Amino acid sequence: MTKTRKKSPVPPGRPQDPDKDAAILDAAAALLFQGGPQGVTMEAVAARAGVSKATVYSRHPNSAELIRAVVRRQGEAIIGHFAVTPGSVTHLRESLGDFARELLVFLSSEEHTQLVRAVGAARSLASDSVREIFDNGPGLTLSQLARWLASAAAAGLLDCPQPTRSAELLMGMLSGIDLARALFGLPCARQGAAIAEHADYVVAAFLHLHGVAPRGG
Amino acid sequence: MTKTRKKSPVPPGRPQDPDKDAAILDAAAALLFQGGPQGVTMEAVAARAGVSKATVYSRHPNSAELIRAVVRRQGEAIIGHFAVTPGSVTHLRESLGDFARELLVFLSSEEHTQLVRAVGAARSLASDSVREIFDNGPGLTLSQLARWLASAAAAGLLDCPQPTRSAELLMGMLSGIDLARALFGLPCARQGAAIAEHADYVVAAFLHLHGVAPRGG
DNA sequence: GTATTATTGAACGAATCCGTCTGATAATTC
DNA sequence: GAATTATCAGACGGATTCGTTCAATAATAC
Repeated sequence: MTKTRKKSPVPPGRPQDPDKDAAILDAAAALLFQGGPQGVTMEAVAARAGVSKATVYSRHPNSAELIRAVVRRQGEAIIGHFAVTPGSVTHLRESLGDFARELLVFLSSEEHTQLVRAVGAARSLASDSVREIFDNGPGLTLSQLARWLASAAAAGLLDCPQPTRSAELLMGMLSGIDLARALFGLPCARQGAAIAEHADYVVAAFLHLHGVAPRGG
Repeated sequence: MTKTRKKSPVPPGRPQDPDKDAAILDAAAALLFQGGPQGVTMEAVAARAGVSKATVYSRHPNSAELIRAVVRRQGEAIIGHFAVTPGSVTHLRESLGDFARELLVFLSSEEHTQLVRAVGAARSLASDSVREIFDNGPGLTLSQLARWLASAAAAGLLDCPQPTRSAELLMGMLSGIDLARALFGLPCARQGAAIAEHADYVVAAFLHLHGVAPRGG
């Protein structure tokens, strides 16, 4: 009498083990980063995940789909991190500083390193997923930052006639050489305290470029 | 009587056809960009190059070495293009403008796109070559630009207490979002006339940041 | 308990690619 | 001409991977 709806929320039989889902994706990701797409064979994935090959096939119809799933999962992590906009428009320097630090921390994180590897290794196999990751990652960050700058300019806090270009300059100055380093599989040049220092330096330069007096002015 | 030296400069027998060398590398590159490392099988390369499989093996001992050769060749193109330093230190704006335009043109070139693809696809197979490309490419550009800025600052033409950081800012502002786009396999946002316009804009901003009065001042 | 589904471990045929080899022809030096 | 080397087209054994299948076992709902 309690549950007479069409779709029973709990199907009968043994449920799928969600731990194995994650284990399979972890194993496939590790193999992908280490040996490229050809390293991620179904047998190797199964062995590394401590799982039967049939179980892998029960989740992913073939290795190409498995790799796409890895790229997709790696991309979801970016959406929460990279697509970050500054806070209140009234505290200009503080908001931009927070944004800059957050961006640089993510840029130097292991998550980002793995994302770059995954994208590079699987671009030809998952071009649609890769495009989606860009749109929800760097692309979204850029447009949101540009909109934020436009509203700040409208409030008279900033001289910013070309918000999108300014957003590009800010993001470009922040990443500096580190994006190129990531592209080539090298770790970020800046670590730890140098990140915050660089963020402050860039924000100061950015504000100076846009007609805002130095701190305390 | 003419040639009695140790090494005869012309060995007997049929000489290797240099056209086939290029054809093999072209075919391997195309397959690598299109289908990733697993797409570049010796048979597919031979077929695409219009060459016998034995000929491929006569040049490259196995597919991994062939892929490394592709990466290496693609990287050599960068050395002449990317590692470009500004000219005379006395014509500050003009030299930086030339540098900026040249960098942006290369960034949006097909050569650069293919290099990024090759590096991403084969990073795990040719990590040493990739490192070498970075050192002779973006890394060298950065250090040369920093040294140039230092000498310009020593000549009193520029206020630049941290040449390396300034070089990073300039290169970062120039690439803007386009390096991220290249990383994700997307074409550059700027094309044609917009390239020169962006170069001028960035150079003006850079000079403003470093205490140089606007054009004509 | 029974029914149902997940998972295992292992095996299977099919396909693919590797790297080598052969026998023939082409291009070059002498 | 003879000798030498490059190239071709194709075949070969061996290895690997794919994706499927099977019977047996485990976990859950009823």
